[in-house]
Amino acid sequence: MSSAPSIYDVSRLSGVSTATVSRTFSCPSRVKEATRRKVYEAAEALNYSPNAIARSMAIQRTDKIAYLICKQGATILDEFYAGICDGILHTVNRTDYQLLVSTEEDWKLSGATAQSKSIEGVILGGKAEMSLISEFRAQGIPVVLVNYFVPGLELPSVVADEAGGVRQAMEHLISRGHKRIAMLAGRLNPYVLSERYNAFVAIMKERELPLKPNDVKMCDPDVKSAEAAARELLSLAPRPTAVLCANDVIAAGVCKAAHRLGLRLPEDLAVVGYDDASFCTMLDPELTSVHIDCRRMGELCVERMTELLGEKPDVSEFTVVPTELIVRRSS
Amino acid sequence: MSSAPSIYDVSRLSGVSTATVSRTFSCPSRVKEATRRKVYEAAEALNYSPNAIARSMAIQRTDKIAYLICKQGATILDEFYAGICDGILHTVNRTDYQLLVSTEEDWKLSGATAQSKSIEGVILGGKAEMSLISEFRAQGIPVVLVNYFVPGLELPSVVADEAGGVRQAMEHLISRGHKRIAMLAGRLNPYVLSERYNAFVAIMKERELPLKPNDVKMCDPDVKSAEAAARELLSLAPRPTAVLCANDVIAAGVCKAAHRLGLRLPEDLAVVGYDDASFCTMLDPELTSVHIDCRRMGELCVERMTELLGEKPDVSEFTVVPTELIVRRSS
DNA sequence: ATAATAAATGTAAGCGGTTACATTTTGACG
DNA sequence: CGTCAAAATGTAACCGCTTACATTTATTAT
Repeated sequence: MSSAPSIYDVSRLSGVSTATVSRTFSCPSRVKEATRRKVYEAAEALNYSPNAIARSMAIQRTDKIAYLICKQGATILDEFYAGICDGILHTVNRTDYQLLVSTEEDWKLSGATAQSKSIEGVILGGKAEMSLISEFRAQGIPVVLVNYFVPGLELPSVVADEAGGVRQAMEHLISRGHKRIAMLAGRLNPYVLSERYNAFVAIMKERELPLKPNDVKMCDPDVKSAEAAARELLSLAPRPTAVLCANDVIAAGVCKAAHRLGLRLPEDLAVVGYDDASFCTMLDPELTSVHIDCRRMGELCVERMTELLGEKPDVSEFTVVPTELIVRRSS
Repeated sequence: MSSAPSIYDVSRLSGVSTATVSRTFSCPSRVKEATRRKVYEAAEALNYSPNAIARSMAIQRTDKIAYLICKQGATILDEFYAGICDGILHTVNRTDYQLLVSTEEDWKLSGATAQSKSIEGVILGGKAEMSLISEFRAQGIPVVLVNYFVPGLELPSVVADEAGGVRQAMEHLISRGHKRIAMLAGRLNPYVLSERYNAFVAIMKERELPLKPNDVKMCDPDVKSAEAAARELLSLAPRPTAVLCANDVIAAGVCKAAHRLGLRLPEDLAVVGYDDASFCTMLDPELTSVHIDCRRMGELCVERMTELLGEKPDVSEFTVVPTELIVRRSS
């Protein structure tokens, strides 16, 4: 198979210069209707399609951005960051942008740099290391954070309305008559954790509900740790009648612990998760959870990035995506 | 910020020709030790790193491959295909290859072609449409299938040992004394479904266990459908004592149905899932499932692809990844 | 009709590497 | 030393596209 046809072949066949062919494809309005048609015909006949590499070379831009998942041990398998990735991919796939996906860990291990990967902007998902952020900034590479925020850094961040989500969950529980509400917090990334935790405490205070130090427990975000922590939480006297969990995995742990202790959901204990992971509907009873539109977050990341990459002088620092409480059987 | 230093800058600073600089980076053994050192020094001083775009342009290769998820409505959020993606990414990120991720749907909608995206090879995950496969082949683009196989097409396929997995599950159930074993099959992709189904039937026959037509039911692969189908399965008389499910989501549906019917797991009913999704440990009781090493499958896809892209004349058609039964409380 | 202006097209020089081929340097050997 | 092959390096064309600038063609005003 001979090599692909170039702009030169089209030029010859259509009888116009290469410049005109180029214009026909990159800026059709600048060539006369009749000429344009001739070019299209020739291109069609030759099955020509512009060579993106050569184009990048000529215009000195790659339109390539990266999405790095910055979470200890997490990969694209992490449902939350995969959701964001989905949004990014979906948006990027319908533009001329290209996306490089990796993890912070792989990125550093492979010694990659924005330059070596021809990257023009980077979206960092989760708690990125400061050194990484600084490196990109030093190289003049625009950075967008998602699901994370660093005060004072003036970096655009796309985040979910954490406080709002907690409020929705709490109001739901309170409206169901719960007064002794505990929280099982996990070691999420510092920004997200503090938002959720602070909102919880603030609302308890605001509603003048009793909150003792032991009513909030911390655990690792895996089922085992959550289950163990939940056991302690549920052996408090008087026992909490509802538990707000920092995420769904933790909530699953609470459900298991409750089951072991012979507590019925939601009669004896109401459980609310956070993130609305896909497995919420697989649990029995199905888990009430705060839904986060990850895909939307991903889309917004790309929007912010294109703004940064475009002429827009400065981009708003915060982009907040609303949450929605999905009420199911567990509460 | 001025533009990045080019090979020309390094050439001047180090006092050698651009050709030598180029060789120093792409084939160090071809330049004398002393010269090499000079070049490295100059490069270091200028903070030079080769421009990948220009290189691609010159050598007429992009080293870029694509991974298309070919499953109705599925995205990178589908845990199984995300697992494969993880393996691919991991492998690709530590080579000079680049990866483009998309779905079959997005790919077609955006009118992308291998040429327009500068793709040199494509990995198709799941049941790809024949038209898509043909298109790539017509363009001389190497194709690797994963989790799918088309007889007679002579395309390298990376698949899990489905029959083996079913056997592991069945032997486990049989060793636990089960004789009335039902199967709840879902509309998976045709290759995978038939492998799992045929293996199930074969083993039942082989062990001379009773199998009536109604003992195998088909359902859509979502919890709701599975739960409904499971209800029917569990109302058969005599009732099956074990159910082999085509995947974990279906298994979750079975667990819910059993629970509603007041059946205890595993005493009254044993349930075995397939794929070993992350939520298996979140269910209560935890779900026994056939583990598939998706990441390994992804790695193997890249290996096959590099072989195809390299000189290797013909690549083995089948690459089979072993499965492992993870026994948990549900059986 | 003619000049002035706008629109369309053409010419050719890059973009930053690679590499065939030419030239110079090196080193082994008679 | 001189010869000659091998090794190292240099020269310059090329990869396929864009675009500044030059030139031609069309349009409008006078």
